[in-house]
Amino acid sequence: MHQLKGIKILVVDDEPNILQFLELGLQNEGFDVRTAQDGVKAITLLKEFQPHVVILDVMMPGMDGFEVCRMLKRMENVAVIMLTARDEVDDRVKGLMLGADDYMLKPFSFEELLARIYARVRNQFPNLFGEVVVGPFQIDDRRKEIKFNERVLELSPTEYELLKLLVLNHGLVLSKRMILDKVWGYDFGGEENIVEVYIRSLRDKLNDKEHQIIRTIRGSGYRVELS
Amino acid sequence: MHQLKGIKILVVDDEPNILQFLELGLQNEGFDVRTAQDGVKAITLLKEFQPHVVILDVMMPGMDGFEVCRMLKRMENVAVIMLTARDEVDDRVKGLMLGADDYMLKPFSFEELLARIYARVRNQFPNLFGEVVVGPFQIDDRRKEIKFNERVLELSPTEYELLKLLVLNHGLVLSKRMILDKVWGYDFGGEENIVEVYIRSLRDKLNDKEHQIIRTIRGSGYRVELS
DNA sequence: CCCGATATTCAACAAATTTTCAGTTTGCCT
DNA sequence: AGGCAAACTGAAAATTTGTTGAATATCGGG
Repeated sequence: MHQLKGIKILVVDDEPNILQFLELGLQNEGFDVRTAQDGVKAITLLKEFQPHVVILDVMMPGMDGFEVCRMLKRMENVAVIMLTARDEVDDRVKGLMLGADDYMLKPFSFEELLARIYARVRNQFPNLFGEVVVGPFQIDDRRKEIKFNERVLELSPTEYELLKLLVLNHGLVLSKRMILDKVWGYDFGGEENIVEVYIRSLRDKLNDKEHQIIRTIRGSGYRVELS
Repeated sequence: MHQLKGIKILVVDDEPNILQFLELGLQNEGFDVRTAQDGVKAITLLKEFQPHVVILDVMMPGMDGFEVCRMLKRMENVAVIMLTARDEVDDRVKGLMLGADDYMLKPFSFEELLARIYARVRNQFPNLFGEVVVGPFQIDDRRKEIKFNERVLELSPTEYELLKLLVLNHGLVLSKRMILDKVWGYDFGGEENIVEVYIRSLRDKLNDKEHQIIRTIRGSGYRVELS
């Protein structure tokens, strides 16, 4: 009878015990949880599952936590919380922890972990707690809906992601390259033209014939302008 | 006093003394109590008896409490309260306890146990104290029944769980993956297609030809819309 | 052990979305 | 003004995703 929160958490640890314990606890708390036993699996799941938070053990065989953390942060916008045993903390480990958004020493209380997760999510994904209002736009990520002037826009998944990106970064010029990386993923093989195509369809749906809302900055990219 | 009719408790402990003591005490309190001496028996009874709360000793010969807890949580929606002797509490045990919904150190007072049971039941089965009404839906978990516009729907067990999940989380988009985890269990081996198949049968039974009640959010999942 | 109900799989189909492409327009520079 | 690269556009092609009907498997009660 758990109330879901729409927050996705990926737990990465090589110890099955801890993995399972965290999975059950967090699931019970209403999170959407997925687990991975090693770094490679974690990277795969990251793309597929798109978690908001990754909980990562520093000490793992093969690729260590630091390596994984570096890749995670490069690939997606995600909060990383690192775990390590208290007696493993030497200078090297301290260094590794710095790439993460937060870290905890084992053993820790479950409540503390929850507190940190919420802190991170609030910080990094404010739109997961109700809708974000930006000028005439209202973004509700839990409903996967964007309203423009009170009307719900009918958007395809890609259109949704693109408009969200543009609106949340209104005022900034976003290059086609950056848009491609953020919306299509850094490993997308196609041409930048696809961004233009999608921008057009967004303009259509926003009735933005004069390109007043989504402006073209020739040679640089696009920028949304709030009225 | 409390309306305890219908609250079923399973007590699992290898010590006959404690078992009997708890059985009598809880029965006297008005609960429907069943007991098991070991993990295997507990698992069997779980399916047959379908308790709301399981009280579980951590230290048991054979399958330990953690193992049992894991299986219980995987199989049914049930609150687990773990018991352990105060001097058995080392870090390992602490970890294990966290998979449970609550835990208590022995010796404990009977009143304390009762308090925790009530807390858990209220938390996890709010509809044991009257049905939950969400828009045109009425969910009665005791009867495993859902009414839609005053009419009882004829649902199979899986349909019931799925509709309950969707309705209780109306407004949120639930991904097929998450639905699979919550309704079929995280270890379900099959394809996501089965979710689609069940969604269809729910839409049939709700007469939701236009998919207005259970909406498809292409690429993301499903969402129920209350009218 | 058989029966009916339920659960699961499968493949064909439908529909929406994504991607590509080529021709056109636009803005900018000299 | 002319050249040129960048941006825009419409539409076809390719791909992905969801829907559906039906076949098959599995479960639980009698």
